[in-house]
Amino acid sequence: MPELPEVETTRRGIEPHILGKAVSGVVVRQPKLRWPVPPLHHLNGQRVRMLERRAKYLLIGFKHGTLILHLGMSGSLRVLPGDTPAGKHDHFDLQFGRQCLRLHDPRRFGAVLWTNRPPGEHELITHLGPEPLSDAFDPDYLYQQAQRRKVPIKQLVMDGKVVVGVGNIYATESLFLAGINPVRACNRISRKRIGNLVGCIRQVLARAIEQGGTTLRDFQREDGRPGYFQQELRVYGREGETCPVCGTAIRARQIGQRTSAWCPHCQH
DNA sequence: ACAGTAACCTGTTTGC
DNA sequence: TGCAAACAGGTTACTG
Repeated sequence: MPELPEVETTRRGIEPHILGKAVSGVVVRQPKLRWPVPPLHHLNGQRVRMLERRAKYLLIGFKHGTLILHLGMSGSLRVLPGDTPAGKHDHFDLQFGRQCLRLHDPRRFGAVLWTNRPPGEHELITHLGPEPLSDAFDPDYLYQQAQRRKVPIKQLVMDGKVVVGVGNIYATESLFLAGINPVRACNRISRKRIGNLVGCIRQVLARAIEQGGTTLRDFQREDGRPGYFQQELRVYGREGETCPVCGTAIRARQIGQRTSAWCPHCQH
């Protein structure tokens, strides 16, 4: 589920509900997530000073450190009345007075971690590549990265050390928009086409954020509404259907363990 | 340094 | 209908 647009949608939805508010309780119902959830009772009484996103991580800043949240494959965060009964997969609550921020994650690939250091220095974050919507992600940068390797271009743009936040859905859609075959070796694509791809990734992500992300199955925004970008998916999940541009049947195959869909006529 | 694979978990869909 | 296999938005850890 949650790629960059879904995490950013969540961040924007949650921010007005928790920024400046003091934590009044922490509930860990299931500590076995991607990594064990650490003790967090020291958050009681602490105010939220900032809420940021880095890659697909949500960073909730307090005076003495930062709570790092990741939604994994199936996670979502909701702002709910504090007395809402918890379901089977509601693993973690941060209570703020009569409201609570609740993590729901059936597959438990998500994470709740704590760091006392600047979050950018955390092991999981310090080695990440640039944000795709920042100036650092530009044609020269991606072309340089592409020249160093020879993996399929789809694997390159999904590699968090190259650029963050681009998961299977948005990599698939960006490559369609750029007219590049996802299996093409990344070092055999012209500078011009790589530059175009940078613009396409930006455009797809920005539009998806506008639409509140993509809801395929269970992604929910903080208030329970779905995203709407799935209505604009051109090839992802459409194997066998016709290309919206040329009418050719859309194909799909595994690239680096992930299903990838593309139009064999439009993408080379 | 790089590339490929297995692993972490559960729910839903697909195929026999 | 029932059951097992395959598959799903992510990322790390291990192997060669």
